[in-house]
Amino acid sequence: MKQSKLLIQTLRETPRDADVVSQQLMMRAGMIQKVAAGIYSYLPLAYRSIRKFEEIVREELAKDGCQELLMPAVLPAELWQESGRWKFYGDELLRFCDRKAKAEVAERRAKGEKPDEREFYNFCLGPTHEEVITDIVRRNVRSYKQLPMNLFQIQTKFRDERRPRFGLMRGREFTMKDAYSFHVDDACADREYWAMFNAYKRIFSRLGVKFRPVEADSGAIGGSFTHEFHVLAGSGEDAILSCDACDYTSNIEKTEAPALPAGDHGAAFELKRDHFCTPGIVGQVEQVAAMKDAEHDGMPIAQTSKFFLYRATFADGTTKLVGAVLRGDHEINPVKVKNHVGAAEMELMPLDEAEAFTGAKTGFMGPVGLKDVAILVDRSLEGAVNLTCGANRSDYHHFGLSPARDLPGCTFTDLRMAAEHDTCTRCGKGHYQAFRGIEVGQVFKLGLKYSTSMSCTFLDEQGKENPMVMGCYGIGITRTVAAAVEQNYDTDGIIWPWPIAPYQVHIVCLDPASPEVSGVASQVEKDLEGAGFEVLHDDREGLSPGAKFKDADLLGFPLRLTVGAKGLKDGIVELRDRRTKEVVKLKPEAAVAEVSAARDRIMQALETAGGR
RNA sequence: CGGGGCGUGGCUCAGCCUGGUAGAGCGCUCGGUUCGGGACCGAGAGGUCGGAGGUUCGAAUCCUCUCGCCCCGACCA
Repeated sequence: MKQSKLLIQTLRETPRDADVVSQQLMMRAGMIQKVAAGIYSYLPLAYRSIRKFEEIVREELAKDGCQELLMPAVLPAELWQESGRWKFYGDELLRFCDRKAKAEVAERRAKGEKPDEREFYNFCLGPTHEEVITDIVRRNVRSYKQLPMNLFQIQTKFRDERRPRFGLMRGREFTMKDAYSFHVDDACADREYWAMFNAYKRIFSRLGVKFRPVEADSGAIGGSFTHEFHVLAGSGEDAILSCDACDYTSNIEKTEAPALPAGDHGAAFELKRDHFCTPGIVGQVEQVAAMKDAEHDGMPIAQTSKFFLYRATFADGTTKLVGAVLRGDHEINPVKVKNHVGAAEMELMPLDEAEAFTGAKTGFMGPVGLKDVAILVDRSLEGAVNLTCGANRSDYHHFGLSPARDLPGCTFTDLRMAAEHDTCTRCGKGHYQAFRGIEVGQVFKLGLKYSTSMSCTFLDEQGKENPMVMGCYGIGITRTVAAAVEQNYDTDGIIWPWPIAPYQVHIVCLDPASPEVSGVASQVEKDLEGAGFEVLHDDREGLSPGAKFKDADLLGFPLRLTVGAKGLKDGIVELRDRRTKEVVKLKPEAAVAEVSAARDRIMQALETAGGR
């Protein structure tokens, strides 16, 4: 491919609204262009990378017998109403009406009514496709003989994110591979889960990025388990903790925190109500210094406690107040609170309501004496005595709190956010190490959620009707490509992993006006393409060598082959590795052999760079 | 949703406070000199100053409204 004919415009300066590396570099390299917030065009180079990654995904899924199909992006409201998600999905589901519904709205208006157009929305853009696939399967699969079945598509999704950002990493429109499997029983679904888990490991290993499968929160669906696949990158939005001794790796939302021994705070004494007067002292660290009495000049932070009031909403619409008590220096993990009570939704009680409920200003609320609140206490406080806590009276704290004694009916459980260096709860030996990750894939056991709500059933060997057990498995295609860039770049530009590089070899012709030089460059291009390599030939005239090198570095193909009059005087061209910057001088006729050798070397290095 | 910022040729930005002929650099076109890490000279093309309304003799500039985009936050009780 001749670069002079390629649709590309590289930018010397970083576009103002690009804030993460992958977005900056891909925009500067002329690979993507923003069309609206969170919506991008993929220009030819980016699209080559995307398609290459799609092919890797297809090849690996084919090994597990998955079948590819394609569902529509525009989905009817009825299916979503049937699963119940039309109501629950919220504003991320972009809804609208077709002409028929619009006509009805217009008719109502003509009659003088004032219809709310939202009531007439009858379509949405698909953010995920459980409903559609379940509908397909229930209409086409009746017998256990047809199961198990795993169906997938690679398709454009739309999620109307509250706040799109980070270019391709959190767009509103994006390409996703979503697979759904259907089974006669749990055991079979579990086998498929691990088959997909292993397929994902193969996929991301082939890509050549550092990644980790990570245990994750499965949310309110319950009972099931799930892994996320994260590409490790400092700019990742997710925090991951990984044991340095065993395999336990999890999203910090999920990571089990070890129960720490209760501190030695002396013999337990009575709860001394309103003991400390600490006017205006709200922060935990400030309390430590401000809690003074005849015997104490300040308080160890591990002897203070903190309190959070949540309102939990359950699937049946009922609500309940939940209070969580933690040691002063610990951080709460709201996901653990939510899962412990089994809530569908949980929000921190709005401050004004909480103040009215407890009768104290922020900073002075506490768990003692609250009515109709389920009290949860972090297990690191089991057995603790002589703690301080808010008095539910502004400017005062109690002293001498013993949760087990003073909070009758409370439950001790794991509530806190695990932290780096905590002892691993799985092996008990290692310690957690912290990473940042970009979530690029997820495997999820769905169970019966959709098959029961949408009556997706099969007849078993006894002729009895059963709901199918389902699993779903996603990979963010465009996000993964961006994540690969996020992990592979330097100050000069992108360093594409070979398997998804838009082109593998960049021939830079320094003297395109010279028939001799451009002739050699074109011959090498032909030779390499003949040998199966993907080549971009920078044949642009009138550019200085420096400008061409800068562009080549920015585009970041793995190998650059420089063809210039200076080298050809000695009969040589130069092959340069983008990552190592090593240069090999060779005769033009040796290009295929040298490029093949370099390819083998690069692929070898990839294999050792992958995740575990 | 709350808070903040920004909208001026394709890109990065100046001009706005203090109203008076729309600018620079990069990119693009043409001509010439260059040519191994973003060369130089000359000549050009290209802009409803996000949009609407208002104030004014006169608005990119002042006022009002609006749209778009970006950032931060939405857990320390």
